[in-house]
Amino acid sequence: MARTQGSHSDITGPRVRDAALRLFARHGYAAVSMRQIAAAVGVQAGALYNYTPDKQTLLFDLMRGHMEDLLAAWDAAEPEGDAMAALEAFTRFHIRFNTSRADAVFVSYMELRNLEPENFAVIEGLRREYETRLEAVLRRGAEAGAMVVAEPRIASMALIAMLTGVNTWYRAEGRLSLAEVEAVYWDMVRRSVVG
Amino acid sequence: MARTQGSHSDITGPRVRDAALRLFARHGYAAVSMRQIAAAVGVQAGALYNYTPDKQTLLFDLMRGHMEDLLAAWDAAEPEGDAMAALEAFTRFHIRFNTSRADAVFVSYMELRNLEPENFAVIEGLRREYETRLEAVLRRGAEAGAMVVAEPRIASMALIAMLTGVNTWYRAEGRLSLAEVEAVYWDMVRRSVVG
DNA sequence: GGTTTAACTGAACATTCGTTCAGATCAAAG
DNA sequence: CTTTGATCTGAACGAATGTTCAGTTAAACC
Repeated sequence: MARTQGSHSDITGPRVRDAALRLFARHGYAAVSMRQIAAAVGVQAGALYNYTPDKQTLLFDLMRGHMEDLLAAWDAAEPEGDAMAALEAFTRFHIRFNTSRADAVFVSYMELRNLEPENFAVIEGLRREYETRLEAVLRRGAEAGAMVVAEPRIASMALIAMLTGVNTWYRAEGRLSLAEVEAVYWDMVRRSVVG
Repeated sequence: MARTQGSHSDITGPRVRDAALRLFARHGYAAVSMRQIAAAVGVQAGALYNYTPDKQTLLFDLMRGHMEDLLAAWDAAEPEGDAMAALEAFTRFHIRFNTSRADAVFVSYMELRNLEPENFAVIEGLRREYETRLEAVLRRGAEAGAMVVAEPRIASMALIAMLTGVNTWYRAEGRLSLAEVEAVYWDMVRRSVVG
């Protein structure tokens, strides 16, 4: 048998997270066993516990990591300038970021109900933070008279839901390029907030 | 012990489906056991098999029933007249129908990956039919010059995603009435398709 | 080259799973 | 009152679950 033991912590750790994310996205947290994850990595189930205290924490860490990445990426990408430019940037950023991490987006939305209450509260808080980022843009646009937004909070949730929907049908090899998809959605987003 | 046996088929049947739908929505198909469903109904697990051949079919029947109800309800509700009126009707119908059946909507979207391939194909087909109904309205509006819709198929998916998002935050006891929610969303939908 | 130790194996633990089925029960039919 | 048949119980089946841990392996260190 090939060498299967030794020091691989820095290699195996990411592979555990990658395999768990892929399997959770495909089959759902509850339907995936620790043995399946281990098999995908190429180790026995017991070895996973060198990398996570338990299955729940593995899920939670994946979701928190994704949400924190999302917030950090937007904070780094948000442009200076007027609200309309920020809204376009948000639209394109959200589509690009989410399609590039489809599994993490899927898991972070679908597995909320499998989080223990305190873990759920953390992820929910991060999600609300993200919504608040967009809400701030809409409020700024409304105050400047560049946008018409009767309910900024609801509008932010509505737009995010619309944009996240891209993930349900977009395929890299499909008819439209990502840039074209961005353009189609930006068209709809822009129109939905102008008088 | 109270009477627990006898002829209750027409009573127990719906109760099994109701309990299963509620539990599937709350905890997920894979995380809910037949014993939990049975306990919610007040019978032993074995009794469930008088009402479904297996757990998978129970899930599938719930999802198919919901999707068929959805299509039938829209076909009954779609107004004659111009495309813009049809779009407003669709917007209000979708919000009203979906918020009134939140559990079924949730399950029909979240549990797709737990369907066996042939069952998945059926539900996916019904979903596409529903999208096609809206797409037809958008095409009609574009042809009549009343709407600007560059990609009717994508626009229909985008609008449905936006409208279905209401379910994630709407509560009957919340600040806005359903009629007010409808108005907010119709405002955004209308603007998103006019030049 | 011998020692240390992180990484992993393989077996075991108590639970729980979906499903089956012989037998008990009771409303309805004769 | 007796019979019938749908409905449900309660126990059982093998398989799978998350997690633990004593022991094995091999890379890294002195």
